[in-house]
Amino acid sequence: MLEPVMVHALFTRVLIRRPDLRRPFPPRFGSRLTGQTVVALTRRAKYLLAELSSGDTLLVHLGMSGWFRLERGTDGPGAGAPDSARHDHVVFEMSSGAVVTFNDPRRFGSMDLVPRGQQAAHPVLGRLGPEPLSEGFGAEALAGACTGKRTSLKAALLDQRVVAGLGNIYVSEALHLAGLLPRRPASTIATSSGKPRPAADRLAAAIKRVLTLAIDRKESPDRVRRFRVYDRAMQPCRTRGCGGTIRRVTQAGRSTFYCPVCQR
DNA sequence: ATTGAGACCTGTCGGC
DNA sequence: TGCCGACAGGTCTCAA
Repeated sequence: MLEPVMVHALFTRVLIRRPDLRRPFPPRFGSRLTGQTVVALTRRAKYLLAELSSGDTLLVHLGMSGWFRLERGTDGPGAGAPDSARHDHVVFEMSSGAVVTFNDPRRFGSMDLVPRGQQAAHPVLGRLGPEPLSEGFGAEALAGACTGKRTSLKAALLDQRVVAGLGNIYVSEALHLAGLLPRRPASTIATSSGKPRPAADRLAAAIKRVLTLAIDRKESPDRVRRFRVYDRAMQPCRTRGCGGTIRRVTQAGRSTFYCPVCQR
């Protein structure tokens, strides 16, 4: 949706309506964007990347509540709900005539500018693990990343260096589909005698399946969320013939949901 | 170095 | 009806 109005267009004006989001904006943020053409728009993990003609890359994280609103010039800001304009933090006016507004009530989002050629050195970007739906991610990569890890499977999957892009909800979902307990040490699925264990196979496959389903669902007309375990404490497990009851525990300050019967 | 807990922020929800 | 505290999420910082 942003691609048609941003790629090959340039920033004619950038309005920054507060000093920061989750973090301060980079120095001279607006002036470094203004006049630059967007060469390409891509995604890496939970980040949106806009490659600029200057060689810099605009890095955007939507956090929890961030989103872009697209308007076609003329109709001024805040058209519609006057209430939400309160959280319009950044406005991009593009040469295509589009006005792209970043709105984020909780301000967990962030924006940064990565200089030309510095991506690999970026403290976050440079250390991200493989994309879960890519060829580069599978049982082998997962088992390898878990080797020697003393932490839990839950924490390991949440670690963006192990696999990039999983959040709290889909970690619970994937572990349930794979039949693995969240508290189980990550090292128990690690590579053993040169080969990944069966558990790593199941978990890698489960991650791919859960994400694919989530994407399909987002694109389908009925947007019914139907989680396997997330937010289903005290409700029956949906695994065929299981009969277990979903439990909720806290790990690393985050809720984890699992079935004590079919997850080992 | 690795790991875990706390902080950040605000809309929503349950309880009184 | 209205108020208030608890809670949710993804990093990042700090400390063990």
